[in-house]
Amino acid sequence: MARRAGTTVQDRIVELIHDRELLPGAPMPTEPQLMDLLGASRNSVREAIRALQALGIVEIRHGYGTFVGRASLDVLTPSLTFRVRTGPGGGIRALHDLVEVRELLETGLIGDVVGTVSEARFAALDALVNGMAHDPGADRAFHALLYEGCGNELVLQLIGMFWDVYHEVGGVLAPPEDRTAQTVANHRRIVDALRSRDRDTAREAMRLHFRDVKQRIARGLSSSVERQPQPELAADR
Amino acid sequence: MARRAGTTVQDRIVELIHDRELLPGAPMPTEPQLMDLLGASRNSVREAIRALQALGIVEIRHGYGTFVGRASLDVLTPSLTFRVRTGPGGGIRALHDLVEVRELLETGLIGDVVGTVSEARFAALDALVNGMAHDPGADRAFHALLYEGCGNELVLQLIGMFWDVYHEVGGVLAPPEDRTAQTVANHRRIVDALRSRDRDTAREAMRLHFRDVKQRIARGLSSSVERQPQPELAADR
DNA sequence: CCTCATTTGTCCGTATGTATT
DNA sequence: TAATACATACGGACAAATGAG
Repeated sequence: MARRAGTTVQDRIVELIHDRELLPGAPMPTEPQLMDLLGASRNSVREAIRALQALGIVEIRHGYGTFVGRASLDVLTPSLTFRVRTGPGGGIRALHDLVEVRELLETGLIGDVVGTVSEARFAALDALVNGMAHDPGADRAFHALLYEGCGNELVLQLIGMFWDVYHEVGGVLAPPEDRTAQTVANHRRIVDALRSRDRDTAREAMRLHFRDVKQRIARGLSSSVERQPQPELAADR
Repeated sequence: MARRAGTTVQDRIVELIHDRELLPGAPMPTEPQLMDLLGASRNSVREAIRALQALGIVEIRHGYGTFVGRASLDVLTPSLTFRVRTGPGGGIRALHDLVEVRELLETGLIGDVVGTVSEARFAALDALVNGMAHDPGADRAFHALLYEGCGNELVLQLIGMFWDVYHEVGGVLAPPEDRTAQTVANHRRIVDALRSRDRDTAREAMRLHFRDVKQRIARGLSSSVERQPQPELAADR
C-alpha cells in the first residue's frame, strides 16, 4: 500500500517537509493533497498530523490550514509534567531530579553571563525582584532575563519548560506555603552577586537559591506521603 | 456534548489517568469504552490517543491494547531533531546550542561524581574507551555510564537524548570525517582525570572534549553553507 | 452584513490485520 | 486450530471555522 512497509505515514510527512525544504510557518499540503500524495485515507493522514502537532512539528488552524511548526519545547511540557506526576513516590523524586537539572544548568550559565550584564538589565532584574511578592510570573521572567544574553535559545526554552513543569506539578503536590520573603531574598542575593562581577560568588548565590527550592520539595514529601502508602498496580479495566 | 467546552478529548484522557491513579504499564480503557466515557466518536478518540502516544503518555500495542506510558524522553527525540534541522542557518546554530547544553550538564555533573567511581566502573569505562574506535555505540554508553551513579534519571535521559539528536542530525549535515584518534584521546583524558580524584581537572578534561566537538560543528558550518544562500519562505501551495 | 468556497473537525458504518487465549 | 478482543484502515457524510468577495 505505502511506498515502503516500515515507513509510517507520520515519518513520510516529515520527509516531505525536509524534501521540499519547508521552513517553520510555511503552509503544509491540505488533507486531500496529502491523501493522494501518500496514498492514505483521510483518517490515517489526520492521525499522523495529530501526532506531529503534539510534537510541535506542525500547527493546525481550524478552517484555515496546517502549517510547519517550530517544534518549540513548550509543547513537550505535558509530557514532562506527566512523567513527573506518575513517577515513583508520587513524583517527589522526579520533581527533585527536575530541579537538580535546573540547578545544573543555571549554576553553569551564571558563570558565563557574569560580567556581561548591562546597567539597564540590572534595573530590569531589580524591578522583577521587587515585583516578585505579588506577581507570580516575575520569578519565571527573572530567570529568563538572566540568560537572555548568552545567545543559546535552546537552554532558555529548557529552563522555561522546567520552570513551568515545576510550578504546575508543585501546585498539585504541596500548594501555597508562603515563602515570598525568602524567595525575594534569594533572588536579590543573585543580583548582588552579579553586580560584584565575581563568578564564584554568583554561583554560590544560585546554589543557595536552589538549596531552598529543594528543601521545599523535601518538606512537601513528608506531607504528601502520609495518605498514599503504596498505589498498587491498577486492577479493574 | 463534552463535560466542559474548553477541555479537549486529549486532556480529558489525561485527567482520567490521574483520577484513576493509573501507573505506567496499567491498561487503558479500550477505544469503545473511551468513546462512551468521553462521549466522542471513534475517530476523535483515536486522534487524541495518537497525540498522547507521540508524547509517550500512552503506549499502543497493535491488536492487544493501549497502556499507560512512562513518558520517557526519547519519544521527544523526533521533535528535537526536527527543531535542530529546521533551525536558522540549516541547523548549525541549533546544533551548537545543543552541544553547549550537553557541555553545561556534563561539566556540572562530572564534579559531583568525581570520587564516587568504583574500581569496577573504571574498568568498564576503560573498556568502552578502547572499543570506541570500532563500536559506534561506545561513546553513548561511556557518557551514560559516567553519570549512572548520581541517581538522577532525568539528567541521564536528557544527555542520552541530546547525544542521539546530535549524531542523527550531525550525520545529515557533515558525515564521516574520521576523528576517532582524537575522540579516544579526549575520553581517556576524562577517565584519567577521574582517577586523579580532582574536581577541577575532571571539569577541564570534559571542557576539552566539548571544545573539540564544537570545533567540528564550526567546520561543518563552512562546508554546508556554500550551497544554501538563503532559503526563502515557501511559495507554492 | 451576507454569501461563498476552502479547510479542518466530528461522526457513522464496515472491513481487515493482529495478538492473546 | 479456532475464537475472541483489539487496533488499523477505508469511504462517505455533515458540521464548524476561517477568509475572501
